[in-house]
This record gives sequence, C-alpha cells and structure tokens, in this order.
Amino acid sequence: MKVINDSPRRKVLTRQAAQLFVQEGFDRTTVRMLAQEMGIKSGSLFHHFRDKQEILAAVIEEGTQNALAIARATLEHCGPTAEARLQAMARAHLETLLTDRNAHVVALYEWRRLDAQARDHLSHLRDAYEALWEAVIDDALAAGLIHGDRFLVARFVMGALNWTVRWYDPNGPRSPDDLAHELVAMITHRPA
Amino acid sequence: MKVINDSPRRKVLTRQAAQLFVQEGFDRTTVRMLAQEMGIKSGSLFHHFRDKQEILAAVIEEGTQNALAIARATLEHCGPTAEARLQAMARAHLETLLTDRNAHVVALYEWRRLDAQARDHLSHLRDAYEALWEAVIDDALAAGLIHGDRFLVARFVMGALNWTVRWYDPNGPRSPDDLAHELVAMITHRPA
DNA sequence: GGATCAACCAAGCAAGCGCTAGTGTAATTC
DNA sequence: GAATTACACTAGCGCTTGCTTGGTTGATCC
Repeated sequence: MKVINDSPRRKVLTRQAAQLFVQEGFDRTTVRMLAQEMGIKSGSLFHHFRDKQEILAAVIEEGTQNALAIARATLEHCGPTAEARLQAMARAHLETLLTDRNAHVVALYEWRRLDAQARDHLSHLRDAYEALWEAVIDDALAAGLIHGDRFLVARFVMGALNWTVRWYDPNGPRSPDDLAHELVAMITHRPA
Repeated sequence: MKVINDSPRRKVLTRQAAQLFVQEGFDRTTVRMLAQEMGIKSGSLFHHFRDKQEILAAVIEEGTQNALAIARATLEHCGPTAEARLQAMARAHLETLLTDRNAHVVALYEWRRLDAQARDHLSHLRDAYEALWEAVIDDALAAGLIHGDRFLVARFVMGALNWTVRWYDPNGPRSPDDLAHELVAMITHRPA
C-alpha cells in the first residue's frame, strides 16, 4: 500500500478537499463527506492520504507554494522602484487570495489543526513568503516611501491584506488592483 | 429546569469555556472537557446552558459587549481631535484584544460555528462596534488626516488590528499603546 | 498470459460524541 | 414544615467518527 505520492489525481482530490474545508471547517468535514465529494468511498480515501490531517497539510502546502511562486514571478516582472514593488506584492497577494481562495482560507482558519510536524514544515514555507514581504518593505523604508518599524509595518500590511478574505466580494465593483492601489496610497507618505 | 439565566456563576463558566475554545477549537472541545474545566460533571453542564452552541454564543457575546463598552468609554474620555480619536480607538481595540483575548480569538475563529439565530443576534452587536470605527474614520477623512475610500480604509485598519492576535506577544517590548501609535503614524498623511 | 500494481469497494470496529433521564440534596420560599 | 428551587450527580442511549481489513477490478508490463 503506497500512501505518499504526488500523483495528479491527488492534486485534484486536494482541491476538492479545500472546497469542503472552507464550507464546513476541518473538524466538521468527515472523511465520508470528503470521499463523496471525490466520488469514491471513504475507505478508498486512505489509499491517497495517510490520514485526515495529511489532507489538510496537502491543501495548505499547495496554496502556500502557489503564493510563493506567484510572488517571486511578480517581483521579477515589475518595475524596480520601491513603490512599484510594493504595489506588485500587494496585488499578487490579493490575486492569490482570490484565485486560490479556498486553500488560503483553510490556511488562515485551520492552521492550528495541523500536527506539530506538518506545522513545522509549512511554517518554513510561510517564512520564505514573509521574507519576500520584508525585503520589499525594507526597500520602501529605505526609499522614504513609508516610515516606522519594519516588523510592525510588515505585520500591519499583511493583516490588512489577509483580512480581505473576510469581506471582499469578487463580484463587487472593486478589483484586486483597486485594493492594492488604495492600500499603498494609505500607507505611503507621499502624494500618489 | 431553568436554563437561560445570566447568573454570576454562568459568567465564570463562560470564561473557562473561552479558554478551552482557544486552546482546542470549538469542535474539538467536548462537553466532558468543558465540564472538567468547570469542576462539574458533563450532565450538570446542561443546567447552565441549553446546549454546546449556547456556550459559544455566550463567550462571543461577552467579548463583544466588553469591546463595545470600552470603545464607547474611550471615545468619551479622549481629546476631540480626529487624530486623538483615531489613536484612542486603536488603543482601545488592542487593549480589548489583549485583556479579553480568549473571547476575541474565539469570535474571530469560531464565528461560523454559530447557528443562524445566534449569528444574527451577534452580528448586530458587531455592526454597532464597526459603526463606531467608521465614524472615527469619517472624522479623520474630513480632517484630511487620511485619504481614500472610507469603506476600504476602515477594513484595512480593522484587518491590521485584528491580525495582531496572531503575532502579538504581550510579554514583548511593545505595549498596545506603542502599536496604536505606530499604526496611526503609518496611515496618517501628516508628520507626527 | 501470468505478474504486478494502483485504485477502488463493502463491511465494520472501537472510541468518542452531544445530550437525556432520573435521582439526591441543601438551601430558599411561603 | 411542606413545597419549591438550584445545582449537582450517575448512567447510558443512539449515533457518528476516523480508520482498518480483506478482497475485487482493470490496466500495464515483460
């Protein structure tokens, strides 16, 4: 019985699981519900995942990997100014939060359901992502674009952005780009 | 069998429940765990609360009521300038988040576990609290202290503040007052 | 054309869940 | 001093949970 793999099939199952985890929360999502969503029986589920927790870890891992990849790509293809980079990161963050919404909502809400070992592994990924942010914020501080404690500024900005999953309506009038603009304007000590 | 009451005993039990809900999450907290924490047997628990959900609602209600009361009191005892009011609200929010931490973490993480009727009742309370914020932000906008869309600014600020529960260390070097200062400085388009 | 293997299923176990029923008891009320 | 009340107990019902077991299927490989 092979359990750990990253077959394409597993990716699909992971995405379906994310959907359910968002709707019901991790604890209320039973393996029977997961299996039904996947079109298999509950027993078969354990052919793809060692246990229920591993499904959660897979969901969060995929979302974080995507966010990291998108952020890196974005930073390579935007202008070199501190303002452009700041704005690009904000937009990338919001777009990830919306296109890959399920995985990120799960990461935000169900992080504490991970066992110690998964949490350790995944927090390294998250640290890598946050390091990108801190670099961009350092640039903005050095350029005089914003002022203050880099640690605090980074966390305030991430908080404002992550909080959007609780109120943002993708079908509303505002685009992710609008939000990024508005946020950067808010924290920038310089007329846009 | 009387069930609904707001005896002082119930307040204590509610606070103990909040503690457990933070540690384990609502779903993973069993009525047996709650009862043990309270020093009674699981059956006795249902003398004080109709069911498990009612305990959750009680926890969140108490936290929100406190936040609302503190915010109102703070607004009455601070200076009249837009900046003073903004700062006072930020500090009040952070202090509530820290002194009454358990209840607020529960409100943030377990909101969706409320049944429709409790959620309806409590969202009115929350709306009242957010209305205070929007008034303060309107003042700040009118005073030219900050710029932008009032809806977005309010949500960005609340996001930055609420996110603090995930990283703030009460035993660290920074006081809530420091945080409030830094946040207001960050979003204020005017040298402090 | 036998061997291998991933993918699935039916059946069910042991544990734990929220909650109820019925009872005991000390304090309070009339 | 009888009745009521608040609060706690014991015992357990009915159900769901995550997960295991043992076996079947169809495709692929040599």
